[in-house]
Parts: sequence; C-alpha cells; structure tokens
Amino acid sequence: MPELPEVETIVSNLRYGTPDYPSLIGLRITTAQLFWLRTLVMPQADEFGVRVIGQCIDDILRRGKFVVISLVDDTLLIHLRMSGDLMVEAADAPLLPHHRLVLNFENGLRLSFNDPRKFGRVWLTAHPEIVLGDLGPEPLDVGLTAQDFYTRLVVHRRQLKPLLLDQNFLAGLGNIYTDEALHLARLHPLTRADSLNFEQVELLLQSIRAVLQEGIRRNGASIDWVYRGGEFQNYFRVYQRTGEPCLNCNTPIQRIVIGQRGTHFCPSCQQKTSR
DNA sequence: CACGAGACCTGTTCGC
DNA sequence: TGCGAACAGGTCTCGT
Repeated sequence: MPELPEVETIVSNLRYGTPDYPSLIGLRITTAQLFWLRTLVMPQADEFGVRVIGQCIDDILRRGKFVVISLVDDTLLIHLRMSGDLMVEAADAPLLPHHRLVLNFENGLRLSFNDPRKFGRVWLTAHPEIVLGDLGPEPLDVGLTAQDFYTRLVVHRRQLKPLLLDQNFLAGLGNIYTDEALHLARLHPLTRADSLNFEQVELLLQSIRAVLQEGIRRNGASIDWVYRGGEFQNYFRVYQRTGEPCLNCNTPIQRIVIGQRGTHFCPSCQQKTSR
C-alpha cells in the first residue's frame, strides 16, 4: 500500500498529531501486545516485550518506506508493505480484526499496527543501520544532485521500471509513483537505464520529485478498501487508468506487466526510442 | 548482473 | 446468484 508519500503522511500525523489525537512524541510505552508472530522480525517476542516496555518515544521519522520510531534505548522500525497502517486509538477501544501489534501508552492512547495481508514487518533494535543500511538515497534530499543520480543510474543495464522500484537504488518509490514519474518524464518503463542521456536523467529526477511532492501535498493516495484519507488517487495520470485517454495526447493508456507488477504508460508519449 | 517465478497473506472485483 | 480467477500500494529467495 504505502509508498514514500503515504508513509510521510502517516509519520507526520504521528509526530505532530491530528485533530483526533495528539503527538506521540514523549509518550511512555506501558504494555505491548503481539497478535501475529511473523510481524515481528527481531528480537524474539518475549524479549521484545521486556525491552520495549518503559521506553519513551523520542522522535518519529521516515526513511524510504520505513517508519522510524526512536525510543530512548532502541529504534522501532516499521515497514507497512502492502496493506499495513498505523492508527492511534483509545487504549480501551475494541481490537480490530487485523491488528497485529499494539503499543499502549500511559496517557490512555495506543498505537495499533493494522495489516490485513500480514506482509508488514517490525524490528526493535539498537542498531537500525542493520535494517536500513543498504537503502539508496532519499529522492527528495536536496543533496542528491542530477549529476549524482546520473552517475548512479547509467551504470545499470536494467529496465527503468524495476530499477526505480529497487529500494537499494533509490528509497521510497513504489508502483504508483514510478509509473507516474516515468509518464511525466516521457520515458518508456522498459527503457534500459544505460541508454539515457544526462538531460533525460535530469528530467527523470525532476519528475520523481514532482510526483512525490504532489503525493505528499495531497496526503498520499487511498485506493480500494485500504483507505486513509489521501486525495492523490484523484490525480493519477496513468496509474489504474488503463484504456482511458492520456492527459497529454488522448492516446489510451496501456497496461503491461513488468517484473510481475502492473505497469501503466502512454504508448505515444513514452517511447523507448525517445532520445 | 539481470530477470522471471514463487512465496508470503487476505480481501475485493472481475468474468463466465 | 455463485464461484473461481485475477488482482492489489512490497520485498525476499531461488533458479537460470
């Protein structure tokens, strides 16, 4: 489900609070409940409880698609994968069917990790770099220059779509924002990375940043039954618009499968030979 | 190194 | 109406 803009939205809600609940910064964890064993990667469930209880939340950040919750002695890392969500509720509210992990706070609130498909994962570690260490750069980091991006990109012979989805190449893009960015940059998703010139790579980086920033501005995208209040789904240019007219040229948007992921593009605006 | 298939899971939607 | 297939925002592992 969540890509960079959705995770950013969730993190900023937890960090700053919303009209419905306050910031979680500073809250102390009093109890923890794990309902699906495989949700927790490390440490073992019994050790998790012993270690997490009593710690206060120092900070809440995002790295790629990870939610990074800094505690006093440890870091709690949460990856929402396809269907995960984080919700703040009253600690005495009924447990929902898909709650996998719940942290209760001393102020009567709780943080619930809800995840119907059970793909999401949680780590508690004093060494978050063990989990985050191989992630590529943040696309919105102003320190990432077009020249850096060009240098990193053209050493690969892979197709653009799978390369952009590779979190070790660039951290945070998922299926939606990759399709949207490639359309904005007018690049065919099957184009080989090492065939791009500098101007194309520069435009690609600008396009990635533009779609991510628009996604964040609209609080992410909410699709189907996994709804979280974002609006970006109303502004997709290609994603899930198969057969509908391209907003540039009216050509019907096409859907193909690349690396087992549905891929949407305009066959007229996005041509492999464009150079 | 690059790619494809299968696995992990549940819920919704599509097509006959 | 009913039922199985296809599909879903992600990532890992294995074989070629």
